[in-house]
Amino acid sequence: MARRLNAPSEIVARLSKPDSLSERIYADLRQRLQRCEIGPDVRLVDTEIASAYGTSRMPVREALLRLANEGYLAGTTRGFMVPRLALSDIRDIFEVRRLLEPQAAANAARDLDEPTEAELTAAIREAREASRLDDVERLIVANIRFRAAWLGAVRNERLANTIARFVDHVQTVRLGTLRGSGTRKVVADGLEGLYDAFLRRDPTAAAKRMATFMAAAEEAFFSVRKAELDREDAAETPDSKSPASKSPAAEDAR
Amino acid sequence: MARRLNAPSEIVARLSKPDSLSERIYADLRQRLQRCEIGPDVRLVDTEIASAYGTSRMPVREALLRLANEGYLAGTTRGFMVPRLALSDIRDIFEVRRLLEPQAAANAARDLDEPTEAELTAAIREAREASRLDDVERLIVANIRFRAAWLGAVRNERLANTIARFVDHVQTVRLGTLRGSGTRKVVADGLEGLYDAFLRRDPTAAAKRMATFMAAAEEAFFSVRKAELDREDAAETPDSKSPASKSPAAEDAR
DNA sequence: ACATTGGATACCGTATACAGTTGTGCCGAC
DNA sequence: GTCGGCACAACTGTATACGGTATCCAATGT
Repeated sequence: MARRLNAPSEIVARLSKPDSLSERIYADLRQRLQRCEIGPDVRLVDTEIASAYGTSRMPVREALLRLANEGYLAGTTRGFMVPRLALSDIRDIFEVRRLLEPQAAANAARDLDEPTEAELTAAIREAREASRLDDVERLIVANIRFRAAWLGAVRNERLANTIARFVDHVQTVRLGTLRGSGTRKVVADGLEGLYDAFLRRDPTAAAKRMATFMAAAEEAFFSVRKAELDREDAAETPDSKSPASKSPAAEDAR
Repeated sequence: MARRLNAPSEIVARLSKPDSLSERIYADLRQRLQRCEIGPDVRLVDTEIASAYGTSRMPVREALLRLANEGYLAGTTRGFMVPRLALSDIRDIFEVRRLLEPQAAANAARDLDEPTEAELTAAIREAREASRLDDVERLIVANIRFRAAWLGAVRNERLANTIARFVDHVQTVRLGTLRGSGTRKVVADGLEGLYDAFLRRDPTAAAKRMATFMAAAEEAFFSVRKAELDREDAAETPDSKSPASKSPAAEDAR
């Protein structure tokens, strides 16, 4: 049932940094996970990935274990997979994010420096353009870029990292949301509000904007994800022997 | 300068679970770190630990990497050490804890079940006894037990785990605090207040108690830690060649 | 006395090898 | 035709081995 990781053409080319092998493989895999290039129902097996990278199992194994430890992957007895989050998981993640992100945004607004502001401006411009053209992919990229920018301004690295990780974990459903419904407007408006607060260096406003933004996002995520699950259940129950080609629809949601 | 991990008598005896070797070593090392049995200025080298456990380097290496990844250890070019936290680090950790723990306490108060309540009662009894006898060690143990109990009642595992990790990271200075000044009273009172709120299943009260408790704890931690750093600086500057036996005093603080 | 350089060493990262375990597909029995 | 083994293949976890590199020490020169 579970597909295999289709052999990446020239991954090796992407390995560039002078860090250790494990590090580079970890970074590469994480990036692909962040961008949802891997998706559920894909079994990650160290031996395969190792041969794909042209290395031995060990660095890959370390990278996979680390990713699993950080919640990006779920380890099974037979390889790793990206975890299929239950509704309760998403609720849990959002609970933490709700607690952390408003304060983080406030801090960012307080400590914002020039280059970060420039980056935010660039990101918001992208978002506007994408919104105008109704280009979802670009909106997603802009959204990620915007977040990366203000998170980078958060001095408390532990706070920033914790947030980043939790955001990554809901990335899949996040993408689905943006693609799916008319929540794009919500996102676009939310970004504008945040951008405004950041520009004014107004921590209180930033926190408030973030809080409302997150509430809206959570709303949207839940409705979309719920619909997905319902669809899956509906597809599962009547004919469980339905061929793999027709499976969960998460297939093309990649 | 940096000491070595003194060969543990029969660590192997403590390895009991039927999990994988890496797992058990990880758990054992983490426990020792939580209890500050390892302390800074101790270099952890995989080969040594491996021979101590009677295994090869690999499981130890994995355990150490994992601990480092989770912030329990800092990797250097020459083995791992428990990180000496700067004041800014402590501030950062407390900022996150301030954001998370009140809500977590509220959740715990909401979802508290019978066995957990019993455990809380047992812990608070221990704390009272320790407080009466002025037995710092027991107070510390009771404190840890109390926290473990209510954290166990938090249904949101991600939230609970995140908190647990950050708490562990300040464990060292935490112990120093309790040992040092008259902050024991603060802790004892804080525990009582929390216990009361938990018993009444009052989320709001629990959150409030936790917030004030944390504020007090942070206060205390900072004064103590600051004093420590001052002392270190004072000891460092005049005679940097001071013998190892007289060093930072973190020595016997174990 | 102190700085510099060379070598020895300790340790890390990666590779290869081996053993144990678990899923899986095949075959035979009912 | 279905169910129960049975053997094989796949994958994980651990061990051993090897090469590279950073650190330490000592010897030499200034």
